[in-house]
Amino acid sequence: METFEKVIDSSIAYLVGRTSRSIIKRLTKKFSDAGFDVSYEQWSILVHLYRKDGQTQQELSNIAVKDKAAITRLLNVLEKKNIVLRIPDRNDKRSKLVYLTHKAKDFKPDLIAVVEELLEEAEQGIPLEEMARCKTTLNKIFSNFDRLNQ
Amino acid sequence: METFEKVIDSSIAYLVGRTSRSIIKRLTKKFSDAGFDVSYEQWSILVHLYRKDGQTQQELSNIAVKDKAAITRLLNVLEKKNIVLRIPDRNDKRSKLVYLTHKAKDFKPDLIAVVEELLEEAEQGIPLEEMARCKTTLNKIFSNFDRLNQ
DNA sequence: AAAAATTAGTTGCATCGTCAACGATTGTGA
DNA sequence: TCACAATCGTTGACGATGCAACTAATTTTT
Repeated sequence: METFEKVIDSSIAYLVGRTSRSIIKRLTKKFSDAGFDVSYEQWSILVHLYRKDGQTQQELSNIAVKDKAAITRLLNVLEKKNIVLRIPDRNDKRSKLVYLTHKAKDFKPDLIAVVEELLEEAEQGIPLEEMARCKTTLNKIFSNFDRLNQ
Repeated sequence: METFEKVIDSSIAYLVGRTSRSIIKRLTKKFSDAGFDVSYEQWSILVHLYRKDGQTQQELSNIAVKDKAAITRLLNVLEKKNIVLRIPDRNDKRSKLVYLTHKAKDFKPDLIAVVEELLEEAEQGIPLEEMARCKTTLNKIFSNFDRLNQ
């Protein structure tokens, strides 16, 4: 194989990167079309709160695999939009617990519906088993780098 | 499967996203450790120029799947670092042709070596055929969204 | 040929990402 | 207990992103 094919077109880094960007672009548009003023990144925090409300910023940082500074700024935006609240933790004054507002809880099913639609779009023409295999491999790749990134 | 597993942990969007970020983080560190003042994003332009020198910004925008404004700014940085040159196209005064400097050509093999190293790290513990399958699936997913993103 | 549409690149704006430094708080070992 | 280390969240600095509006140049229509 020619060098450039190896390091570009058929490189896993390139393929993962452009697929990721295409997903983000699509979800951004779908949220916007559905009338939600929520970005992909904001959703990536929201969804963890939908699953478990009242987490610390540190927990959100770990689970979303993002820098805690990025979390701070995302939450600033979400708080301004009246989607989350930050409540100081009584047991540990360093921490803040992040809670969803009523507004956020109200549109939860609608947001999830949009994401489920997106996931169906992703799977067009791809057998379930093939997709499952791909996810398994992606997890392995992530683990490889996650270990090295420590 | 429970809703949140479906839309988070095991969602292709989530897996692709975090894998992409882990790759970027790792490559950033490897370039830096190897003494190169080149970011992942700058590399993503450079590599296309290594393959074919003298492309227009529009061509780079298409091939790198990035907004042309992003290309303008990446090139500003690369030009300041004396890594590329922009030459107005004689045949079409709207266009500029982007060329590599000698400096850029000099460290080409070293940059490529770092990326090849990264790709090997990615593949640890993953059979070649499994990786090939994953790439095929990623290409299908990208195509699905690329079509929808038109 | 003149008007209208398209294309290439730049810029302003808002958002997002990491890293490093910082203050406040909490945990720990001598 | 008390000094030192670790943790939580914020901020500043710096790069990068997408969208929309804009200028200049080229192509297409009429």
